[in-house]
Amino acid sequence: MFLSVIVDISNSNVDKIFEYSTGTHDVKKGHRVLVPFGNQTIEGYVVDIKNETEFDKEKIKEIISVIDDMPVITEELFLLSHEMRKKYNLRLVDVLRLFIPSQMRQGRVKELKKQFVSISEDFINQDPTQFIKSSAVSQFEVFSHLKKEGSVSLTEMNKTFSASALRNLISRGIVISTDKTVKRTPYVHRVDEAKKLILTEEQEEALNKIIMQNAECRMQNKGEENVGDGAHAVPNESCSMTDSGTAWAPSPAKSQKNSNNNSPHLSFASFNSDHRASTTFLLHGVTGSGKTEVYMRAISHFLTLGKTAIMLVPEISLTPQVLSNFRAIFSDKVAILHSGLSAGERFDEWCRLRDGDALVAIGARSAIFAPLKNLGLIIIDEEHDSSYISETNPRYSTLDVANFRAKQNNCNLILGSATPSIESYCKAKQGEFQLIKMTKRVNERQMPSINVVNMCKEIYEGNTDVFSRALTYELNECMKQNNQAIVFINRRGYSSYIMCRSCGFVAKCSACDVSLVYHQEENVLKCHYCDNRFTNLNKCTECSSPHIKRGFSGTQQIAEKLQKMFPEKVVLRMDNDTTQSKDAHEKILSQFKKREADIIVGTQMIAKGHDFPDVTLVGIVDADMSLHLNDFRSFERTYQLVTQVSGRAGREEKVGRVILQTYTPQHYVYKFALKYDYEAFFEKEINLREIAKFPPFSTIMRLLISSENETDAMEVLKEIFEKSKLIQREHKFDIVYLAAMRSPVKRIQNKFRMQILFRIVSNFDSISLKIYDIINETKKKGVAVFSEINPQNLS
DNA sequence: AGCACGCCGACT
DNA sequence: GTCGGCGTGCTC
Repeated sequence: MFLSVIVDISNSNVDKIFEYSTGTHDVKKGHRVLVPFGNQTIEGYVVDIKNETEFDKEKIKEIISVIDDMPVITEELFLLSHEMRKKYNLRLVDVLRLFIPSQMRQGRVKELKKQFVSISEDFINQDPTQFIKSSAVSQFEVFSHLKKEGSVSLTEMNKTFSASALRNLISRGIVISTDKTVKRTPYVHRVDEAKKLILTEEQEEALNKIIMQNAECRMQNKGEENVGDGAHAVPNESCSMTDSGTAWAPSPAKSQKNSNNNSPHLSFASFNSDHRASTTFLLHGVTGSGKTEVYMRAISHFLTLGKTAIMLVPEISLTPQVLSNFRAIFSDKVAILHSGLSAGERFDEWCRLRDGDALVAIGARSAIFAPLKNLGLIIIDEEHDSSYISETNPRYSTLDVANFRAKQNNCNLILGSATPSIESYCKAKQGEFQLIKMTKRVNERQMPSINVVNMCKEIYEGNTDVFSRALTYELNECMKQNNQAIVFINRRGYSSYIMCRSCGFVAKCSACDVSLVYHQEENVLKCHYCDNRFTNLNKCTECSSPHIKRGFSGTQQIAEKLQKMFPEKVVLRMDNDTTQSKDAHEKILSQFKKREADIIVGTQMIAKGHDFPDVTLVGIVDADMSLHLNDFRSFERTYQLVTQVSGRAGREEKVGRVILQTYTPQHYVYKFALKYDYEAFFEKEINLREIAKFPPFSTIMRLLISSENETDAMEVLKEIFEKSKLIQREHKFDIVYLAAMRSPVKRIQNKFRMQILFRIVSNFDSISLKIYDIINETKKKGVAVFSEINPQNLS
């Protein structure tokens, strides 16, 4: 038998199949194996098993050993890996690595074994006086305790009983010790009381739609489905993120010459069924409309059908909170997956999902790869959140992946948001997604009233402070009444830049083309792109003038000001700088929630889904911040941010207030945001997108070229651009925009950055493959080329 | 990723 | 003469 193996080395030179012979080893597809590779030994993924090989049999080596006791990659995930490779031009290893906890590689984690002791069967029903001397009191204690408890861990025993007595009993075979694997469970203490909530009419309706849809599907699929057979969820659906039906080409472009060896070992040819059993719902529910409750009920429903579920939340800070809600309902059937866990915890949670001990996976982006079989439901909460787009190494869109897995499993997908992305909402309007609306907050809470303050007018009338008179007044009132306030400023640090008043010099990072941000706490200038630190300037480095001007206020400065305004109140700060340590997110949030603080100042991370019942005031210091980024999504972002932050204020008896400070109060983003009129905002925005041919009316492809050597980067840029123009000539009507330029941030970490942008309105799949061919054949040492589809930020 | 192989400069 | 620079190519 021969094995097709992908070696665990992330390098395009070895991103192809190597073949080994099985020897006497018992190997299955999906196993990891240890193989000799050149003169080293490395781990590899078995992607196929076959009886014959095209490769020179003389040269084939035998695998050294099998790493896992069972396959770690399921058939479904293999299919997914090929789709992802094709769609995003990724290396197969990079994708496979997403599927298992990173610490599992190179044997860095294994199951935790603990010693347990129990009474031997031969002695359990005997009278202990037969074999324990009456003087050995501790031995009697140990015996009776074990008889009562059965099996107890050694560490537990040693806490209360004599170790020597136990040792004696073990040595005589009366007590036997065994190794048991114990699961390391993260946040064990986090379990909420199961609250039996009564659903609102809207929640009930939403839930019914989701469940009914499934019932209809089951009718259609009668006889085909294999519910309950969790052992293997056999994909039986037409499914493709791009175009399916074609055999997958092993490696784009360059490796064509090797294609005999790497011959297609998987084919999509057999998947041509035409019914759709998987439905995507867009749950558009205002902040506080109780989406989580709907999610939980829906998951419950699918669990009773013998299925499993994945629930994604945008950031780590949210998972513990969601987890405790879920534990209350699903107890130990829930597993959590995110980067904040320890290696052991992560591994164990992953194993529980793989082994079917846990049926619900909760986590951030990467939890979409949870090793669950027989998925019934995938939920993406806060669907619009940019963290669902991976912007490093294997770049992918979680929505694409979710879509694929949903189709594979005939499972439903719920996208939830109070402020859906324009793209998703458009699909819902066109009927591709089923739209479910929840327009009321639970308990009939009112949406907080938003008061837009014109900051130009403030300055005109003599107030140059960062806080408008309205915000100052409301803050005072709020504090006087002993309520809590949230102050939102989407800029961390103390001041955004420092500039010399005499000569206009602005301090910049030595490695990046960005201005430095002053951080008062450490009294340093920080680069927010590479984290380099520089000593603060007392005088200009250019002209020695001592007149240094500070730029816009950031979280540090705002927090400092508030502390001065309210010396007796507790002011917290939550931004990238205060949340570096492991559980910092949770700490700050729970401190605020428990009313140990009165004001919280933060960046967008405070806007995300947290529920603070005693907050009656939200101040948005500078709403325009995200409005003027030269990005087609900047209006959408601003609308989402304003709405999400505002949603944090107010509850039943206290009406929430939002003070929104802006220099462009007439902008339609604010006009619609203050009325909470998403629909109107969408109509306005979608028109602009259509006219300019931005997504969803096109797909943006961005090629990012970076190198420490500017000339090299420029050369590659030119070469790719010239070839791109040829493609554009071929696809006149498909490619509506093509341009090459320096990236807005010209240099990061000493690397010069340039980019090529495409806007493609049709035939994306075939064009992207042509673009990838160009990238893959245009190689130059020291120059990296990445491609991104609909990138979230264009810096 | 590693490592060998190979072809040019400066030294015991 | 040789030691060693890293450019190129290969690993089933």
